[in-house]
Amino acid sequence: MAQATERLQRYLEDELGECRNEDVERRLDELGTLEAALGPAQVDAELDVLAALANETRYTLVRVLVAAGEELCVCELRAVVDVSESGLSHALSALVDTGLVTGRKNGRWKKYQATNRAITLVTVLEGSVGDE
Amino acid sequence: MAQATERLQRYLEDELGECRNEDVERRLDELGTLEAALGPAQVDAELDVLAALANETRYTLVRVLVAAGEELCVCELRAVVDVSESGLSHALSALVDTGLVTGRKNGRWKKYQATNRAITLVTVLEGSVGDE
DNA sequence: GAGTGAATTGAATACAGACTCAATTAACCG
DNA sequence: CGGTTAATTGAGTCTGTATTCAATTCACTC
Repeated sequence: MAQATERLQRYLEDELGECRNEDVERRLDELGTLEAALGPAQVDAELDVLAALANETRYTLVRVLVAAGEELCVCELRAVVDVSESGLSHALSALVDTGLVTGRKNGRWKKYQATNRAITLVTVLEGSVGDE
Repeated sequence: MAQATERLQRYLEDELGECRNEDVERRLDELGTLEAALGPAQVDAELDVLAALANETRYTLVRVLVAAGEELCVCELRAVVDVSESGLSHALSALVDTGLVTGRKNGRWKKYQATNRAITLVTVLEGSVGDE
């Protein structure tokens, strides 16, 4: 880390013309503030959601459920992804854990539905990715 | 897959009261349409973006760059993440590849800046995750 | 209650990717 | 130019995770 702050000092010298130790301190502080703006718990939660979506099987399930706009049975979802019954169940479980879908048992069938969180994220992703 | 369509048939029988082979066919078609609504290339691009964000190092970099609202030098970013110089470079490279940041060389320093795509996604994520 | 089908759980495996080390490129300075 | 510093690239390693198989739970039906 000593190496790193020396480089930062040289950089600030280049930028500001001159640079005292306290200038380096101040810049490190500012950077720390940017990084800590959100609580660590919030960031962890966001990373969990991203990790849940960043998988072809799970993202396909979420997209289909959002597009359907209604709850779908596990046996229907089986038709849209190419994994085993067990793999499908694991995937849905991860999505429930991250609040992207909800599950409801109906007799011996189980139905899943996209949450508002999923709808928002999929909509924004579709809008934001692809247009240069 | 034969197993799976049999189950779907039984499910549709339960739901509709009766169910002929063509009802199963139709439902499979509808599900296929939902899944294929976006082109596969678009979906792949979205998954690439999600994969790029779903990592503590890279997500931290993006969040800091978005919060900063201006370009930051690699030597400054070095202070906010806990990886080697090389790891930082790999991370930034992945973010450039997915259009989340842009890089600009300035003398012997290199500066990175968040793109609109990154701003949108981080903003929505912060707003959508955490509020129950 | 025994049998059947829907779905989940846990353990084991196999694959992807995050990180580091070493070497390299590129820009500046004397 | 030779030396120094900033940053990147590529290869290798090691951890984490996606998937499957086998066993289990739960809910109906006869």
